[in-house]
Amino acid sequence: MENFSMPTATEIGRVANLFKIIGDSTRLKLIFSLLEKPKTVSELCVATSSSQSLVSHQLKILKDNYIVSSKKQGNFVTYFLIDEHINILLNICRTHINEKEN
Amino acid sequence: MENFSMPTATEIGRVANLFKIIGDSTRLKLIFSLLEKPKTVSELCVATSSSQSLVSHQLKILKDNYIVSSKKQGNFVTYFLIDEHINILLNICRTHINEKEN
DNA sequence: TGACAATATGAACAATAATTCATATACTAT
DNA sequence: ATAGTATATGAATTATTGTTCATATTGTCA
Repeated sequence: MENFSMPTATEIGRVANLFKIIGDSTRLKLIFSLLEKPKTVSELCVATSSSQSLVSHQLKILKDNYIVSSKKQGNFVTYFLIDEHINILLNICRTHINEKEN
Repeated sequence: MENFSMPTATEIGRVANLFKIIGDSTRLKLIFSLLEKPKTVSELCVATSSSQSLVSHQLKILKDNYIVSSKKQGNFVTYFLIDEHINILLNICRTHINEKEN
């Protein structure tokens, strides 16, 4: 493998952490749902069939990790994905899965 | 977002699972180490500063999930990465991290 | 065959993370 | 101000996962 460099321990930790964040069904459902369009918390509850508390907790994790951001409008808080990287990651992952599993 | 389609529940589960596998420092160390070149279990123990048992356990998980494969030669078992997807995933992830954190 | 080296594995334990429950906060409208 | 709605959050609980320890397995070589 050309251009190989072993990442530092802290970088490995960060990469692991990011994947850990995405590696959970509840959070992935939220991400996929937001891929369609920005949504409020209550819309996300419906879209992912999860309780309001669970959704809020997990959105906080996604937000703390710079995957989503939010905008408050009156009583409602609309969440949206921050950038395209996540989408690219997901597509590659889906490709991988479709090649390797049945 | 154009061309959006919500994945099925089982596909979400699979994607989540794959990310979960990569989302662990011990396993990531193994993966990064194997990115350089194929290695035996004992070489991986040294490279990742982990115990033999731990390395074997985690290699099994990576193998069960089609991320690595192995080839036995006498007493030694050499592990290697199966494909390039993982590498691409890691690079995108590192980009993401370098943009969002300090 | 017996002793040794490399790897694998089951079971116990420790650590971490997900989910729920109860309640708090922030905002709207009457 | 009061009532009602949307969201957030702390603490408790449950579930999952990582790590260690002891031991089994497989192969080598004298």
